[in-house]
Amino acid sequence: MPSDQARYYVTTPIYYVNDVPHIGHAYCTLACDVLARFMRLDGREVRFLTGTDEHGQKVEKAALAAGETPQAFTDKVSQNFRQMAGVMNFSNDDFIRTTEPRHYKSVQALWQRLVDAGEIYLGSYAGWYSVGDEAFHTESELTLRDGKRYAPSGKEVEWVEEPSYFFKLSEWQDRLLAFYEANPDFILPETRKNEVVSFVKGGLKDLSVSRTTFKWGIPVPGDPDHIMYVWLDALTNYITAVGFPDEDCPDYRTFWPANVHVVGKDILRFHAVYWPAFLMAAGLEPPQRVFAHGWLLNKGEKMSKSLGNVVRPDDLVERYGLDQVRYYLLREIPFGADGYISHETMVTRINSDLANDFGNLAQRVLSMIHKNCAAQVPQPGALTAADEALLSKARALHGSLREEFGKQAFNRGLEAIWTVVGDANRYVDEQAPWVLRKSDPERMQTVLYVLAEVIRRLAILTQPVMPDSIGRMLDLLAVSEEARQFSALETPLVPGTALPKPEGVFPRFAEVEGDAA
RNA sequence: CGCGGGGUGGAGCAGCCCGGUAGCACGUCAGGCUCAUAACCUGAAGGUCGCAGGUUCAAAUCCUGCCCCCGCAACCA
Repeated sequence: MPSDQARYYVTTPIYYVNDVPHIGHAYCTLACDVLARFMRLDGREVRFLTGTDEHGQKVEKAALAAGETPQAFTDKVSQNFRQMAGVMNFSNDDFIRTTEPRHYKSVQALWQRLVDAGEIYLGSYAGWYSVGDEAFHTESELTLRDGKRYAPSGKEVEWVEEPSYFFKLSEWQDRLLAFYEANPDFILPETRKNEVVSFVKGGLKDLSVSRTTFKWGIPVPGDPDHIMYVWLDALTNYITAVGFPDEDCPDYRTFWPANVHVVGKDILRFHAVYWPAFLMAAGLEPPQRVFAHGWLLNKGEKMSKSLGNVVRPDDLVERYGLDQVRYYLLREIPFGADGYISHETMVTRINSDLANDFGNLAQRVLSMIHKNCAAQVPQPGALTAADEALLSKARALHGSLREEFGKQAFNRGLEAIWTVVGDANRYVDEQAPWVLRKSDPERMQTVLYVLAEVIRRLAILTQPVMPDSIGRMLDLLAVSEEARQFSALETPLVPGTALPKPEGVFPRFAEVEGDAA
């Protein structure tokens, strides 16, 4: 499907600006960050977008409650999400806000395209509306008590009828199904795809795409009493950021359609049904993929404000370390599935995978080189079958990672890397360079060279997940900045290159008294 | 008949779509090594793969029925 392998456009959802950033937001953006970093290192031109969704009645109310204008309010709170990007070391190229002029222009242009195409009509929306919930409810959801109707939340509903513009979603059912059929990887993981397909097969109703009950949003062109439906507004951010409505601009031509929209499973329907329908109706290309990830469960419970068990990214980073958290989240949980996070599993990953396996591998090898090879990259002799076997496993990783990361299977990719880490540790024991030091120093040099090479490759490929720590590991191998691109994987270490004194990159996590929780 | 996810050695998972020696890592026990971050390597114990039927030469894997757990109001990735 992708006609060019040279570019990569990845997006996070735009986060609702009212929310306090929590680990779930960070998790989603982290996945995108790793994809972006991986693709950049792999030589592709990357655009990585995140941002905030700032319109809607709730924001309007929150601003009012804070005694501020909605604009001033969102200017302030959108900073929370920018700060999260800093804390988590995210490498987004752009940060879009739906209140920006470029976005107004884009959304109104998209609307006009839909109107011109005859996809939008004016009708009226009627139903039971709960002011407290800000939502319409179907008759079947309501309970009747004392002659009054109540929403599932217990709030009273009233019959509301208002004019509204509608998008002819009902006419897109067959074309959407045909699109899913023709693009089997459009929705991942597969179980989510099945859900969406069965939803669409169940029939689609026209979608109300404007509201007249509040003002904080993007007005409908030519009918400013109507504010656009927040999802039409929000989804459009993905094309705004690459220059829409100027379809001829370099950004748009290069980056649209996006390679992947990463979203939470709760908003999959908007991205996998409404969004491609809007785009196709406007004569634009739909994105290539929507990937729905799962929830992080705090010790088995859903995180929520009301339960008070929301985990803040800053807290985790402070306690365990940034790269440790980045690694843990992507290694521990298959992306796409719900997963538990806990102190115990975090410590296990940090100590077993990072400190004992990878960190210690680097440390034991680099220490031997430092002490026995005059702190220089050793000079290899002829390679044995065992040497070649290990090296070829390391060489195969680039391809494996392209495949696994290409389908957002981060845990699989990391698993593949750690398999080679294990192979390398076994190789150290089998070759016993500490014995060779006395019996066959030249062979020892070869063994240590092979190991240094393998570590170099492992490190280069692990950069997207743990940029800082792995950067330090590459410093220890004296690998220059340019030589950290994947294109330099086949450029081996140069014997005789001076190496700095090694120091541990991944410290063990020491349990502090009373800190277990 | 509401929907979805799940039940695999001690906690956690993979395998199930494309049936054919039950795998991973953690923990435990024993041994080895001593280069290294009390790390590394080897071996062992430990599972009737929720239950009951069915299909098959063969089922964790396909089919049927049943049991149990979790989520499905809202904030929210």
